[in-house]
Amino acid sequence: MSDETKAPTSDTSRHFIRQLIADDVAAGKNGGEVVTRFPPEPNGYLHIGHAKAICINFGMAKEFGGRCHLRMDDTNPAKESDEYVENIRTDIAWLGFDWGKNFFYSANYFDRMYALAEALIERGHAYVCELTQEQWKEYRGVPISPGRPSPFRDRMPAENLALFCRMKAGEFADGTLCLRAKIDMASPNIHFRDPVIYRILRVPHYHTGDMWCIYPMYDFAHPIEDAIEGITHSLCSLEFEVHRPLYDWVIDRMDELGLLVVRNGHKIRPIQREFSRLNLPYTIMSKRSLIQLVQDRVVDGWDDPRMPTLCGFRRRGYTPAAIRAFLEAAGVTKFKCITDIALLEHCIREDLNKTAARRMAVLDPVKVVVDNYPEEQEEFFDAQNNPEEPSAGTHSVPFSREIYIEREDFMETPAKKFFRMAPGQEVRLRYAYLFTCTRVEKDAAGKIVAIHGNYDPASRGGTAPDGRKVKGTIHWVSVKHAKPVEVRLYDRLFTVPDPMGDETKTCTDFLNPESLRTITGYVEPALLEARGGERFQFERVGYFCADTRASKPGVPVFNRTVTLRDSWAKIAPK
RNA sequence: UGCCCGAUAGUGUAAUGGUAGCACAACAGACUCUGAAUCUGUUUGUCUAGGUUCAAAUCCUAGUCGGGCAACCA
Repeated sequence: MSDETKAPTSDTSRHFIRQLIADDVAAGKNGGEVVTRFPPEPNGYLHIGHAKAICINFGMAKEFGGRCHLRMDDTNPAKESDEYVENIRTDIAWLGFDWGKNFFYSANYFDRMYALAEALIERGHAYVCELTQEQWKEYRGVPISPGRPSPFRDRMPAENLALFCRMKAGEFADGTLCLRAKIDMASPNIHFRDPVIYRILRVPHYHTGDMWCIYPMYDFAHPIEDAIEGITHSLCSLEFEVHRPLYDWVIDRMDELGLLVVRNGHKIRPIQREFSRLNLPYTIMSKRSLIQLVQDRVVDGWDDPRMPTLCGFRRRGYTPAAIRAFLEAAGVTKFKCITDIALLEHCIREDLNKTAARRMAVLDPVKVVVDNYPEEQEEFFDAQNNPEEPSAGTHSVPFSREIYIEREDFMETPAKKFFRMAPGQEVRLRYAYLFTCTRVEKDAAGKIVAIHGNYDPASRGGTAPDGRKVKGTIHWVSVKHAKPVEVRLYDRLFTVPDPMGDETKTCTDFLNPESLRTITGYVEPALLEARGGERFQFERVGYFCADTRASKPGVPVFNRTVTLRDSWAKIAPK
């Protein structure tokens, strides 16, 4: 095992998980093998927070030449369904990760979990408890003082076995009996105070149907699943840290029973390690609240481009590479943090700058009449598809006497340092001609309805033969060739950084009314061929993606992924 | 109040007893047929107090602040 070749490169952070695994591999632990897992519960869609766990688990496995299992953690049938399973698979594959043949369900292991529970009972490590939940609450006690043992704690194994069997057979009502691990009622760690490991739940499971009416709890099921699959590193988020001793307890019991996997002569003893979740300002990551937004139709489904879900980011136009780069840049620690949205936006711009085709589109048009350009004439210019990537070639853009430009690219009385279009101020119409405004036409209200001016015929292509410098270059579309299309401008969904932070309110109290603005934009003809999912840079405006749902052949609808950086906006006078 | 975890520029993250770096953001400049991109530069940081040590962001002690834990959820 050469760790030289697997050492992280200088541009990836040597975060503590990466170091831990590198050390284990170097020490030859588990035969140097790395097997991780991503265990979503199929009760909702994956969001960018999950993407962090996905990138860590799949990423570490990939980096160290191992594998990562995808496992549906479906031990609570009340909330789970196949709809979610399929979407989870789609999103992870889209993110760029491959679980190969290692796709599992917790439900696959129900038999073995039951058998292990029986073995625990036989060895006096578990008992059937008849206390009600309310009673138990009192017995368990509070963290600052020890709990009291359940009156059923010392029941004989044979009796426990019989009761457990009858629980399985469906002889008892939901919530009446449960199986508890017998650990330590005095432990300062609440999770050690005889935790429930099986409960009675008469809910059909989306895969096992009504085969079971008892289901294992997460704390019992998870280590078993990891152990059975020979997981070496079980990497999860911080809230499971206090569960770790219990995780280890179950693994110890399995070890005693000789149930740990032996691979290439190495007994695989899974270890759990925890990292902090991803937090982003102005959004929410709570599955429950996300479901609420969908159900209340606050957003247009799970994949609404304002949602922090992976399908939402996808529809918005984000690339998997950008999301992976963002998560790598954000790092992995145990510190509860809030990562700046600017970093995410930086990552998507960086990716799209290299890959997105350039097109011209005017989103807030004002008409410009080129007075000295022949009425019926039209001509075509070659525009680069991507100046960052010359091999992307060119496309043809039509020009005529009347064009649209952005309203904000004109000032009748130009501000200081405004070097776009203004009376008497020469500008370049990108790829076309140099142009100088001579006068404006206004309506009764004083609003500019048209701008007039003349072009320099000798500047065809955008350069003057005399080499004179023109500071401003603006985009445009030919009125007669322009096509109106629907454009959706997205902004943050909430108006405050932490919409869940106020306990007296719900996140919907902070919805941003401006989070979606639908407008009509005028685009160059080449854009009409855009197919759903195709990404573009509208020059000088931003990155846009043809919506996968609303676009029809020849009639695209564009979603704004992110604006371009705009240093003029910062200095422009108000 | 008991236990667990954490604290490094505005934000996020490195430095593993030996020169506090990087990215994003901000600011300034260069360049530019995108006020984009690119390039150059600048500002800003080890929670506090003790201790160990030739040397502490790092080790120890105490404190402060923040987060988590008391579902038959995951």
